[in-house]
Amino acid sequence: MTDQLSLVFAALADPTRRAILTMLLEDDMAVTDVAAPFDMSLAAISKHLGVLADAGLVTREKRGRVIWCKLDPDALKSASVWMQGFGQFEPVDLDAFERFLDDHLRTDILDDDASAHSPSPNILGG
Amino acid sequence: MTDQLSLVFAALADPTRRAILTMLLEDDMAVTDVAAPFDMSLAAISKHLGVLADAGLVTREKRGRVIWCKLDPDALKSASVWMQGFGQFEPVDLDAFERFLDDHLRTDILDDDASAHSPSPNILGG
DNA sequence: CGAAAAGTTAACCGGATGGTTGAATATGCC
DNA sequence: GGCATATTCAACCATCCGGTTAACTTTTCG
Repeated sequence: MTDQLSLVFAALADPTRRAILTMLLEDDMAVTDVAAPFDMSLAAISKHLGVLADAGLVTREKRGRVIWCKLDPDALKSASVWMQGFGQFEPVDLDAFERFLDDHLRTDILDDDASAHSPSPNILGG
Repeated sequence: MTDQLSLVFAALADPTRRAILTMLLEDDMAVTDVAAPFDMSLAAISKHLGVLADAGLVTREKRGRVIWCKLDPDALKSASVWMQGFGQFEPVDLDAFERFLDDHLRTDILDDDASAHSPSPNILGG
């Protein structure tokens, strides 16, 4: 199941991961803070974030000993585009989408300009 | 993973199933005909159709010894609504959606004039 | 330095998934 | 009746998934 679209839908097929995405819509968050509201181990959340990152829905950036998680628009766009292509029932305005996300993703937590459009996931030292 | 939305996304997370949905967009089809283009057993396709049906994306209706598969709008709508609620980036026009599907799904099983209003071909996921 | 904090990784477990083959159940047809 | 067609069901298998706990790395700080 290597194709990106399948990864995206599979990532969305879990309520915990959808909740994480919703949380990240508010703000970039550290892994520990992402995990806080959930009744499961930090390791489990770390795995969920890995799934989201593999799908391209989230990127992680290490700063000090904290890893900051942020939404990445690209993958969601691909799912959106598929839905559009499928049913033609969603008049997706991709420009509006970009604008919305730029608006939402412009955060003060990571004010590096490198975060502007770095599609590279897995910056984790590995 | 009982919630409907998870079932829908999980169902969409497979290229074979997305291809099936795309095929069904053209026309209602018998299980055997759905299976024809795929290089896998009929039983496997039957299972896929079961997954799609559990997700509410497809309904099956027996007529004689043939089971006709057709798209069902409701589940897709739920996924669409979630995306809308999530990102607010898709101005989903549900009425247009309904109209589109009514148009597409109104084809009586043996009524083949759905080609009148040609929908643009769409991208197979995967 | 040494301990605490932030995350990942590894090993493990039970249950779901995606596929197979073969038998079973309806239904249609001669 | 009897056979072919259409489809599911059942058993089985390998793999993946979501969770756990324990160990490990990296970074911060007294």
